[in-house]
Amino acid sequence: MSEQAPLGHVAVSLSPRDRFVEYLQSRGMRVTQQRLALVDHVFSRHEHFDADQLMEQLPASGAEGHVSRPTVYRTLGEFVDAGLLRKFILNGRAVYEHDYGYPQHDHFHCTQCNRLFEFENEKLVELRDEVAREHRFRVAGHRLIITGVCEECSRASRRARHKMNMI
Amino acid sequence: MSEQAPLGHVAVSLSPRDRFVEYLQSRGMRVTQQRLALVDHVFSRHEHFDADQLMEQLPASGAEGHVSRPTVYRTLGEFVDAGLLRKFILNGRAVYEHDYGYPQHDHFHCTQCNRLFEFENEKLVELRDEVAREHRFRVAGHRLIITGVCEECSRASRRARHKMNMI
DNA sequence: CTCAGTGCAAATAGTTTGCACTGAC
DNA sequence: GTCAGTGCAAACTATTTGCACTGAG
Repeated sequence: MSEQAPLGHVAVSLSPRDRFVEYLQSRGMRVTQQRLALVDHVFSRHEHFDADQLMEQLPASGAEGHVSRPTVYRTLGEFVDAGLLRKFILNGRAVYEHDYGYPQHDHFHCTQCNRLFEFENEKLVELRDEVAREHRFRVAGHRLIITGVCEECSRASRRARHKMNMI
Repeated sequence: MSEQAPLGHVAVSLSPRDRFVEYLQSRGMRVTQQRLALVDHVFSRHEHFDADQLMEQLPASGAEGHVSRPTVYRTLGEFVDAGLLRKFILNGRAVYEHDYGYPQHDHFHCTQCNRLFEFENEKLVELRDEVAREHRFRVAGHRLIITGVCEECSRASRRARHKMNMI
């Protein structure tokens, strides 16, 4: 299993930037330098990130392309509304990942190394819809996080136990 | 579908209170009035609740059985460690529910009325384990929340649309 | 009698907001 | 030119912590 394993991507007609511009214009919102800088930056790399990590990666205060913290938060919310990003909470902080042009998937969360791993499973969605139908619940989406220990950490701790003669 | 639908319960040999006392003693932690008051209160009703709701339900400051806010937070954490409660985050705040003596289940979250509904599905756990096995991930547990609109809200909005002639 | 647990007040952390300025339209 | 968006500083909210006191063992 590899972290952030590429899952391929869904064919989309517009780049995230163009999609976002379209979204802004359709709502009479303005296409600002900050919004463009953020959409470009966020979609230049496919990783999970939180607001702090994003701030660190951005050009320093005063430099071209810098964006203030409040604007980062406001814009991340806009990305979520626009369907560009998915947000979820991990250890009490908001974590974001690409949604637009990216297939529906779920996550393993390794409690040892705290990394997130993506996986896709068709049957899961079918089962979800079946269960929802039985309960007459109209599904909009779902959030599944499987917690446990990833292969790597699993091996590491087995090795450690062996080395220490603890079995 | 009914909110907080009782799912029956798993046979357990000890009451939550006794289970908690056992947990405390096995770790050399003290059995205090506050901890007993909280375990009794929390397991006297089967509902989802957050720290604020719990504080409100507790006897007022000065009265018998009152517990301060920091202690409530500390003790809720102990309940989770002891396996008595499950904690999860909803709209940025911690929500708790009974875990001890209660079957594994998942949730529907209605985004309209903000209520939580429980459901049980055997096949879901099987599928989870199967997927984890494929990815060599050692499962400790999972968290699944299906978001959407519950039957009641669904009907209410259909009625409203009809009434307003908006199709 | 000792030290873990408690309550208080204050700190913390992530996020949000009010407001005056700026730049997109 | 107008008003939505921005940056700053300050507010906010849920939760956590330092510390002196209290009570469980």
